Amino acid sequence: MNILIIDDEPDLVDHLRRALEKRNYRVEAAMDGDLGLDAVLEDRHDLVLLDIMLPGIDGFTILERMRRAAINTPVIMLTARDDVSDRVRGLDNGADDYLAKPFSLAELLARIRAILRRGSQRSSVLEAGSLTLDPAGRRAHLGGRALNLTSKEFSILEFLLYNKGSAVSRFNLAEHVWGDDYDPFSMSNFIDVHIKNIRKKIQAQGGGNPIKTIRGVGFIIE
Amino acid sequence: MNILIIDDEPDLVDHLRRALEKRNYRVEAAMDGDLGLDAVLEDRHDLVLLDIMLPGIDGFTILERMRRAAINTPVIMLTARDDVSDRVRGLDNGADDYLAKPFSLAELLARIRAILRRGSQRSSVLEAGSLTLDPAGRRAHLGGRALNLTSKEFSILEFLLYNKGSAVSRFNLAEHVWGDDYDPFSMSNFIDVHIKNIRKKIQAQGGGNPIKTIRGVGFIIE
DNA sequence: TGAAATCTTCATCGGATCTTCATAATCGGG
DNA sequence: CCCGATTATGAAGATCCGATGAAGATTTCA
Repeated sequence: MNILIIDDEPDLVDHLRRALEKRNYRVEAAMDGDLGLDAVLEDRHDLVLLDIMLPGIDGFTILERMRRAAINTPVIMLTARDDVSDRVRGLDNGADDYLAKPFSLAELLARIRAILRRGSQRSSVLEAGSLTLDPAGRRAHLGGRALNLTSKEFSILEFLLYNKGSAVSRFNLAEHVWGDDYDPFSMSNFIDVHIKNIRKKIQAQGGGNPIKTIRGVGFIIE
Repeated sequence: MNILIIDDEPDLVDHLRRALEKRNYRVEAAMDGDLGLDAVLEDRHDLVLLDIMLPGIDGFTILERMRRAAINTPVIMLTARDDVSDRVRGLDNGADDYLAKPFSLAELLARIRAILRRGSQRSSVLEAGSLTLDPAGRRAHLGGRALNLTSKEFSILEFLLYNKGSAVSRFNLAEHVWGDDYDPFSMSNFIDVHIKNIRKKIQAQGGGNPIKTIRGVGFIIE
């Protein structure tokens, strides 16, 4: 899961980053409103923690513009002011939750979980044909028999299945599986290699080839 | 297993703490509603004993807010009032059980066991294959024969069995077995060492290796 | 208190996994 | 039907991660 923090207090950001990364979220941070807006418009985060008072564009404006751009990423607003009118304005503009500073880390974590869970209310098991992924157990099955996938392979398949029916670009895949560690200028074809290995394992168990290539775009599972 | 007690009567809390720790539960206590809410929102307990009448935020509110934050930890409500409407309100808000004070320790223990085992199955013991753990007696058996586990080993196995079928991360395991004492920045591999020792004991009795490693994730028992 | 049991730390090993790279196969537009 | 671009593949190295033995620290219990 990718979380974007837009806040200009270095201490808070550091603190949050450490706490969240410890819990296996991927964290990105923008320290002012303009960078924040840019980041948000890239639309590749699963949650945004948004401060209201920011240098540059303020939090409300970011929220409005992102909703206008049809970006539906959940947003938790953070603010130093415990002001009801702010709260109303934030929620009216499409924030999903609201926390007044100072807030406890525990409460923030709880709300993050609540929001991320809300989005993933789909059935806990992902499937396509005879292929089955259990994200909780990180186990894959192909028609009953266990399919032995490595961690990256699992993550890739998981993301493809999660987006079942729509094409997924290499770039997108890399962002979600590798997060910040991904170098977008990398010329190497490691994703293709992983895809090849996944296909090989699936085919070795007579599963055909559920992963279709879409030339010039990426991959898709129907 | 971590139990959180939210109650403002020092005598009762002391009494419970001693009784529960003797039975190898880890106990944390919060003496008022606000501290209680903070603690509950950290979401690292396996059961909450929650008094209704509290200084600060009352028990019902704590229950509501924790459920709203999607924290599904089982809750046993405690109250001095033997009032049916309280009982209904508590259960409606997602409490799992209810005890009117004064209650007998034996009854509380029984309900705690009932609730903790509810998650996985019905019988009073945790099991996987020929492996059997009795949380009440803290005894383990492997195909009839006793399996001699140390306290930490037992707790680890217990937690793995409690989450049977799901991968359990080292972080998670540490939180639940070591509770507050766990340093999340520790680089040492003591969990792996315990796992190794558990495996060795199980294998010495011909129990195979029920604990699978999921590389990059953690461990799992099916 | 002292010995035994238990828990934690540490260094090292080996294999699984990931990435890189060179080359072959395939596709689609002209 | 050909050419350039894109994708597939095998193999080799690099890196990462878990397993392990042993030793030191701590706790337990007689």
